[in-house]
Amino acid sequence: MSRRPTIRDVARVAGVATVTVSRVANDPALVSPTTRARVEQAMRDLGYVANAAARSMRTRLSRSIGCLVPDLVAYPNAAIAQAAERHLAAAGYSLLLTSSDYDPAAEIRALEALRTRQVDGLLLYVSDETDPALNRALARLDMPLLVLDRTLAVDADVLLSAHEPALQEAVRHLAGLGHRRLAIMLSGLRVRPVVERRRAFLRAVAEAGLDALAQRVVEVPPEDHHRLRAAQDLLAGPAAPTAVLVEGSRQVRAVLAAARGLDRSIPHGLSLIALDASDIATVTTPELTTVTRDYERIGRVAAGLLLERLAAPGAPWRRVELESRVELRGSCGPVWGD
Amino acid sequence: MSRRPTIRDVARVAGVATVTVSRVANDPALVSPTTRARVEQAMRDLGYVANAAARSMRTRLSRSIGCLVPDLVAYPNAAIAQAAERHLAAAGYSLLLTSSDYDPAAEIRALEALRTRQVDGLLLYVSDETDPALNRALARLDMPLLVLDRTLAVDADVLLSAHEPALQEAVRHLAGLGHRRLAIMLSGLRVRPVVERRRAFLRAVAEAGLDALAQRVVEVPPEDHHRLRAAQDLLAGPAAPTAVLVEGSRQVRAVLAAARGLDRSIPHGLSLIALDASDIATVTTPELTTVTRDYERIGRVAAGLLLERLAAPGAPWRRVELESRVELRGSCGPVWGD
DNA sequence: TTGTACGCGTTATCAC
DNA sequence: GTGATAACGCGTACAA
Repeated sequence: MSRRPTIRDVARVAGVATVTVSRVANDPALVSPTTRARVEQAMRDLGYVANAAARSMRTRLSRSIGCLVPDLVAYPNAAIAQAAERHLAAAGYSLLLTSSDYDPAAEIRALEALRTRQVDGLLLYVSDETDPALNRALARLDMPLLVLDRTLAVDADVLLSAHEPALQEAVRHLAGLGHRRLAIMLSGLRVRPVVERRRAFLRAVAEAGLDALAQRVVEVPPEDHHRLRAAQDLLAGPAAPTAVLVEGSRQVRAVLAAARGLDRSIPHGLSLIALDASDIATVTTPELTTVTRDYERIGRVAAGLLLERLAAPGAPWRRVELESRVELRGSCGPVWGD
Repeated sequence: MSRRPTIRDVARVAGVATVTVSRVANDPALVSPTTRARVEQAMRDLGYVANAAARSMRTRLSRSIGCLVPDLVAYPNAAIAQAAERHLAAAGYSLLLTSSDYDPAAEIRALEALRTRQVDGLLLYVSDETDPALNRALARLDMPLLVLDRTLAVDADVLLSAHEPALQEAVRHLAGLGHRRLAIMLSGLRVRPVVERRRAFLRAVAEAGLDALAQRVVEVPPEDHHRLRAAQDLLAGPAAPTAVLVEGSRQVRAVLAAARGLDRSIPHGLSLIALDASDIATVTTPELTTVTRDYERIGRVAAGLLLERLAAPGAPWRRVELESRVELRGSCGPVWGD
């Protein structure tokens, strides 16, 4: 593996100055067609590619974006990250992707690494809004940030999902089917979607005139053995809810397993609405009514907002909200007996 | 946003030469404890982080790895990429992730971008082994490559999955249940897993003594509207297979939908084995018998092999094979009537 | 143990 | 339209 050809090698072969080669690469209009052709030929002959490190040193721009997600395997995160990557790549940016496994300490380490790497901006999907050390690290950051569906005390553009309207619609749907005892199972993460959904649920059950004492909010730690146990605890007993809203396909799996174990068939013995679980919604029997979002669009818009910010650093902060929607399928039915 | 502090700023504040700061960052043992403490204090005070571009320019090493996957949303790919990222991050490497949407032209563009960015190595999961332009681009690459389950004519370390034994076991399982007409639905991609699985299937049905003319191999283009149609075509008619092996959870979805439409219940009217579809295997009714792999391990081992290669550029090429296994669940049953 | 001097490959600036 | 020159921030050879 010999040394890569540099801009100087190209210049020598083409019989021009290095600056001319640079211009051919960056602003071809400034170079006459004939010399441009000569330079391009030399580039091809040598297999020249510019050295991004040197370029970045000169311009103080790396043309790369860092992205921090808690878990790439979760379908919504993967879809968002992939869409963002596509959009950024089309604009000439590379994506440095890190996944933290829901560990704020890992996120702090990742932020450090991304800072070292001089990323031009950050797509931030942090796993804990309340972690003090993480918040301190974020405050020190001093680069364009795009915050994804989180409530953070930083100056940044923010892309949110509107969780309340669709959740309210979902609760009304269940109330309309006669359900009087509802529950919502949320991840135990301290992040905006959980906060919003909890509040929306409580508001919606109140508006539907349901007895507040009969409604339950359960928060489940992300470890798998907690999931099943929490689902079993919730669904057992005479005062168990007749309908549940469940966040995330991992927890939905646990609820399906618990319902099977307790002989509560869906939808006759239990109505189920899945939040953000479209990866499995059409493959269960019955299929799952869900509250879902256009993840591909979220990724695209997030990347677009960040790119706009890079182009206009002084513009006022933006706060964009994208809708959620209810998709009716077969997992909800009228309440039985009681 | 003012200029980031440089090594010189730190040196000035600490009252030492820049080279001493550099040593504190890279080889602290070379510096006396007292000056080291002074330098570290100055680093903290200024919020100094090294500039990776400048470092990379000096050392010709970027401490970053490129990764090329066809589709991040597919569960196996996401799991592999995430595991690789974790492993690389622990070793101080960042991951530049690109997803190509199964488009070799996009992969060529991504390779160009990653070359410009001076990645130290590449995790290669290409979408078409036979594309001439892509093969030419790969041949020009001249950096450590780790090839994931592909047959490519490049000098590189290779991490493969053993597809044949588990597929053979799966076919024997079906034959043992009395099935005499089998089919395998594969993606239309020109990649090693498809080649291996096709061959393994044909060999296994021959060994099981099944009539070769009654066995079918179907290759489905990746577009969703083809998937359902292909499944319907396969499952309709009197000579339709009584058992199918189906690659990938997207195609499994299509087969489930087609089977429902044709009133072929699983497993009584159709036995089904899913290849690489563990994301939905335990959520269907009945649950799916699968041929699966340890994706997390694949990502970890791939990253490890690449790191070893970076540490020992002259070592002989390695070719590692990881097992697949059959997981028996409820989607296969004895053949009915006939 | 610490410091001086230089160059990595590129682009900005200014001159022609 | 083209070129000469300096500078970006860091690590390394060598010197003290």
